[in-house]
Amino acid sequence: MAAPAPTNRTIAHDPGEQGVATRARLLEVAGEEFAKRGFQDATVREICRRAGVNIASINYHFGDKAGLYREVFRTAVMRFKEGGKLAVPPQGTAEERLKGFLHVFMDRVTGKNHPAWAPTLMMREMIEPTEALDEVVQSMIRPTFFGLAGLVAELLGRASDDAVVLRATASVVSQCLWYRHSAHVVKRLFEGTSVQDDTPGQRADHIASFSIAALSCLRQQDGGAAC
Amino acid sequence: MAAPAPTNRTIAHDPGEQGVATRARLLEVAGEEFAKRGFQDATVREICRRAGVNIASINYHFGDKAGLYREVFRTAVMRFKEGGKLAVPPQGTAEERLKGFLHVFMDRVTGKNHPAWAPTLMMREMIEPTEALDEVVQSMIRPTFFGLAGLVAELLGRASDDAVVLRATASVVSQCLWYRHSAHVVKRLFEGTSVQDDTPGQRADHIASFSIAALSCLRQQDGGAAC
DNA sequence: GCAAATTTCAAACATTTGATTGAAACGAAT
DNA sequence: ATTCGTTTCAATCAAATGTTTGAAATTTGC
Repeated sequence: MAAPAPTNRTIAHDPGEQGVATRARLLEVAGEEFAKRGFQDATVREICRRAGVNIASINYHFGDKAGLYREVFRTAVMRFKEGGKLAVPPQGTAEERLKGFLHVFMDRVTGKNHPAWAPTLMMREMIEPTEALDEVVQSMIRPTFFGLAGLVAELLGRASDDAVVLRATASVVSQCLWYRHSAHVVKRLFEGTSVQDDTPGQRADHIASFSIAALSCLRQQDGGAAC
Repeated sequence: MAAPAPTNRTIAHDPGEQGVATRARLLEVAGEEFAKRGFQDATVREICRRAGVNIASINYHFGDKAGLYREVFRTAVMRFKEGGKLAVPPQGTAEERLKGFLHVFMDRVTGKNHPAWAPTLMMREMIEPTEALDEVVQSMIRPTFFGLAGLVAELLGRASDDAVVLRATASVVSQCLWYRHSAHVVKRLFEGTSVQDDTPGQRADHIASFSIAALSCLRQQDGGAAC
């Protein structure tokens, strides 16, 4: 994905009302095309055809193709954020809060509060990171991860920067993310099995059980007890 | 990634000795380029330049660009398989066998027994699946997953097609795969933390502890005991 | 209604890309 | 040394691609 490289094109116009509508259509279609095909394979002609606008509109509104991509990405990140901060619930036992978090996280991972194409775009970014990934990690992933690490620390009775806490936090989030990243594999793997039609909620429930069991057991082992 | 679509080009030549060397160079370089840039963005000119061969060689040896891609993919899958079947060790307690499996799996996931570019190519395939993904799931992923499910079933005292077993197996493998799929995120996220320089072995050890704790605890809960 | 700003348009452009082609070079077998 | 098969070569081609440009159309503000 050679596109999101910096360009010398920095001028894009502030839109009037007509411009706003055109921009919105372009962003939505481009999001789909970039996600589906990747930056290089997605063409400005197809994007414009589908959006019903003239091909020069991309340069007029976004500077160039790369500018369009960057705006698409920014839009996706903003949408993620509009869902609100992905924080650990403030009320309840530690176990309840973990379960609550996992339900919200799983919903978020699965598709709530962002355009359908946004996760795929994120996955592409993870294969070929640009500076945009740094921004995403800093403003979204890190706060979420370390917020959860606080709760894991509580459950383990350790400091939240402890290596065991961080690894255990990774163990928790990875279970959720696998269903997103490996969705095509999961579909094929589970076809015809008893978990083929699992809902995000069912998965969240299981992950909560598995993780809470692990954490409480590890905590007891720390106290010298066999679990 | 529009490339791996079927083409009408089926003729490629069986190689003599010179051809074997040329093919090998092309496959290696193409693997890197396709992984790094994706099919569309990788160009036959750059691949040939780097391999030190004439541009017509691709059509001569592989039929066309798509044919080269398919052969690259086949090569990667073969290399994975040459590492031997990813099976649960036959000896030891169930816990020891799970730990042993996780170490081998983690090594495999992290980079042993295949070209450095192969996992990235797999990840691209997971974003835009082709028929090649079906083959990979069938011949590699499924046997590994359900082999592990047998061990998880043993640890849980349930049938190996039970929903809880399958979900728990997913919980185990996902912890390992996260480090591969989210490698760029993990690097950024853990920078400066106590787990920044974790080895695959350390991660496998933790995942084993976490998972064994979870499984034994879940088993006790099944028996009516609090864990 | 008018002038200025904004937006869109169609044609054109330069470059890139995968594929093709006839010939040359090379290797293998007799 | 010769013939045949294999492999590589350089030039060429057709199509696709992102970008540009001057003008026309539309919108906006007074």
